Amino acid sequence: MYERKIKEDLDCGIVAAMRVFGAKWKPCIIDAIGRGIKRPSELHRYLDTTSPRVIDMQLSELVDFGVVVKEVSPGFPLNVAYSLTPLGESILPVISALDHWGSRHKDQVKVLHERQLSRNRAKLVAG
Amino acid sequence: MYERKIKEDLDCGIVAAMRVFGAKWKPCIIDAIGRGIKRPSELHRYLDTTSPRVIDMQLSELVDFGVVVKEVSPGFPLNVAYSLTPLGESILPVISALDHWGSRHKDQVKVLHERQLSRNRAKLVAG
DNA sequence: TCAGATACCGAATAATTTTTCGGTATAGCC
DNA sequence: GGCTATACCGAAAAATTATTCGGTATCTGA
Repeated sequence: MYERKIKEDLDCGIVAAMRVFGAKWKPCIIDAIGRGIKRPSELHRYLDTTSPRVIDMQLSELVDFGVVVKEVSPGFPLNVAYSLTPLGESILPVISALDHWGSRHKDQVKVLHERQLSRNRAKLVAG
Repeated sequence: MYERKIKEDLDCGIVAAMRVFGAKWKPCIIDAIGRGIKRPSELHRYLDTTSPRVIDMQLSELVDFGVVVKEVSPGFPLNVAYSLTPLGESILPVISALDHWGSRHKDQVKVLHERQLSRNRAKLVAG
């Protein structure tokens, strides 16, 4: 929850899209909900490399942006579930494109990632 | 140029893709180069809501990741041009998907963006 | 030689995002 | 009442990313 000091050009489609689901974990959260993982505790377990707090925060931002809706059923234990709105559903193909690209190139990405790390380490030592 | 302290799960396609072109301006830069805007000074002018320094830095990261290549032609004035590699070309459809989604929904995004800003302002006043 | 254009880069700072930590609340079960 | 599970939230800290500022270097034509 921060108020941006820097204006973004939301007339640019790319910028607008990144504004809605360009955060570190938002695509993963939307993807997970799209796969039927809907309860907060399930999401916390499913995205176990992410702190639960971020998931909660980003979920509430996604609610603000009309990407997901929160439904509370009376029951035990407290039963909360998030679902995609039509707007959220419309993002799925885009995330799917991201996912396919990443899956297709992940080996290359891993190598280049390591290479960049070494380069930075070398720079740090040299500097 | 920072060494990440937090590991990312690059086996997740989404995470891998975001690693390569998930930064604030990278999709715009890749898109611009794809549209034929290739020289640094042109890019600086084209992406005029972005500081030239970020463009330079992100360009060099894109070079590191094999997304673009830098070509220097002897000539005047110093003639540098960046082009997409095959890997870079393969990202274009994904960015295009982002762009289409954003263009289709940008009016809604603008409204929701403003609404979120007001909400945050109200929170700040209340808190 | 000097101005002007191009292309960079380093370092400090500012802005933003992510994480950690610890707290609240509700409900059921023993 | 103590214990567990679920679901949150605030505030501070840490990590990351973006921006500003000022510098270097090359070339060319005036």
